[in-house]
Amino acid sequence: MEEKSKQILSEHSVSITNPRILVLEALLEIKSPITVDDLQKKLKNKVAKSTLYRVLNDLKTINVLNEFTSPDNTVVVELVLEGDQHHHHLFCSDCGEIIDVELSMNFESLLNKEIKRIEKKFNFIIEDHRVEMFGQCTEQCENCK
Amino acid sequence: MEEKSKQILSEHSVSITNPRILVLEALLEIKSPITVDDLQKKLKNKVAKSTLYRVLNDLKTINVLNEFTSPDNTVVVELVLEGDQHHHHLFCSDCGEIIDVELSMNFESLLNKEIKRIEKKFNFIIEDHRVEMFGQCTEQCENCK
DNA sequence: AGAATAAATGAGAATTATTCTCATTTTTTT
DNA sequence: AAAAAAATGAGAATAATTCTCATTTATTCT
Repeated sequence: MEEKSKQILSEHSVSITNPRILVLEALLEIKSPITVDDLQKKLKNKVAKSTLYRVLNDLKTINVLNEFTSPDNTVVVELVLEGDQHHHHLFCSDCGEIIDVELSMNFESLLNKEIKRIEKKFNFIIEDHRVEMFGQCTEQCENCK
Repeated sequence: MEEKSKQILSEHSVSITNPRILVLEALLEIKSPITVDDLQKKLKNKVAKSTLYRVLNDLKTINVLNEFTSPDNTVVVELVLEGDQHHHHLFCSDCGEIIDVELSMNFESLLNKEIKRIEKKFNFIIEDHRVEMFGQCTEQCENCK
């Protein structure tokens, strides 16, 4: 895990420092979306708050961090590495859980067609897209029981 | 416009007050997504900041306000009335413009199928979804020229 | 319609999330 | 190993949003 973290940093010519390794290790371990607040808790004071934000910005800059917001506008981050499967998100409004979901190739290809149409219609270059789904998990959910 | 605003409020049993009418009128006039900050500017001190936030929360409660965030995590609001066409959003990272886009029925119906699949897979009840597209508008854009 | 009651507003204080500053520490370069 | 460059920690500064409370406005009840 530490090795993987160092590798990510050096691959992107970012200097290898302890806070960066700790943040990456935490994100690698979780491997699912997490709020900044929860990430901070997980790091248990091992990284200063200001440094955590700085490191997250560094990771955004080198394009290994996906950042978005939950339905209540809380910022959520997620490590996305080269080769990771393209996916979307499912949000539970009861427990706040955020689940990675993969949609079918069929769906993605139709979406890409729609995107090409929208690009023409609005004279846009579209680089990225997101599909978000909102609802409630039922009794089976880990957090809600 | 004032009439329409009053109608929206009374239809949802919300008392009719001047700040609420002013905010609704502004949103009706714009009829596209706007940041809270821009909305505030548009209202030019006619509504106190605290009241603006309260009114926006009221409108969320009665389900006529859609709230989401732009790629830089700025909160954006948009009036969504009964009968309005279901739509999605296209964000320009150059000028910040947010455009309403409608996707094809074909696409929406495939998405609904995917959603049903995801509901089963994760034991979820999914109530809503969003498709967001990110890119840059080209020279034709109003704001970017 | 007018008085009484309840709700909403404005102004600014409080809170929260994020960025900034700068002296010190760590990493990289030579 | 020394010098230079970059990153860190702690807390101050900033920005967005909510909260408090005295005053104003809207609604309800004769």
